[in-house]
Amino acid sequence: MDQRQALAAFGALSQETRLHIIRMLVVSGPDGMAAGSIAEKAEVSPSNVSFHLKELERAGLITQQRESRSIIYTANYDALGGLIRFLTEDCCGGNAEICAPAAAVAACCAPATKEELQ
Amino acid sequence: MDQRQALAAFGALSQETRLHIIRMLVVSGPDGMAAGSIAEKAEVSPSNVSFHLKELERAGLITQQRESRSIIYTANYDALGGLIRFLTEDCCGGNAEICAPAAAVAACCAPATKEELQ
DNA sequence: TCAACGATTCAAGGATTATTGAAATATGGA
DNA sequence: TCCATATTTCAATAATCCTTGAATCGTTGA
Repeated sequence: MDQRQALAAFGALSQETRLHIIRMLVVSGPDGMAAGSIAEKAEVSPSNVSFHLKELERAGLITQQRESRSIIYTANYDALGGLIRFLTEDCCGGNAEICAPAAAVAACCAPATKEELQ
Repeated sequence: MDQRQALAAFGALSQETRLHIIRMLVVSGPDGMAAGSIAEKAEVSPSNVSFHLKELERAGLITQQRESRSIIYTANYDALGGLIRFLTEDCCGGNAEICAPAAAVAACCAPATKEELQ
């Protein structure tokens, strides 16, 4: 994740509807969600959800895949992890104080990393 | 850091000049930088830097403090850590795959956390 | 083939954000 | 007090983003 991608990702996440969509897609996991379901749950019009989905895809945060009549959207875990990484490395450039609490949060939901550290 | 603050922070970081400013302020640490120095280093006009500084302050990512004629801006480490935390917790809501790599990055610049985990 | 479904695209409008330069404010020193 | 410095504020313009509804596209089943 370079700066260009990070800027796009920050922009994508700075809009309420899109942040909502990302949260839903992260929760729904690899199965993803159809555009229509997203629109329904987020309570926005089909064309509006389509606009925001395109924006999120342009930022690399989600991917799409047609499944019969539906188009299924899925969160791009690598991109989201990459964004956290960008923010963390950028902010931690010599300043452990910023990311120490963040590391604690990240560590508690990533047991594999705990083992690596011991 | 609630969603409202996170949205503002993402918006603030989605602009090239502002991301540049944040990076400079994080590096410069608690001493911060005067508005003029920021403008000079970022190669933007005084009034433009003022606009962006106000935006960053509105998002809670920086604080200001007058020092004689200058106004010194400082990165708000808590807010930056809070944003990483928001992103991490939000994305990790049941999905360790996303934040495992992020945790590794965060851990390597926060030795204190390593000890806590052992 | 035709109708229905799920979704996108397009154009228009409104709203927000960014840039610029000129004017204003605050501070410190002669 | 007056001037210079450091910075902000303001108004105007340009650029970008968001929303809406109508039209379009691809897929499936009758």
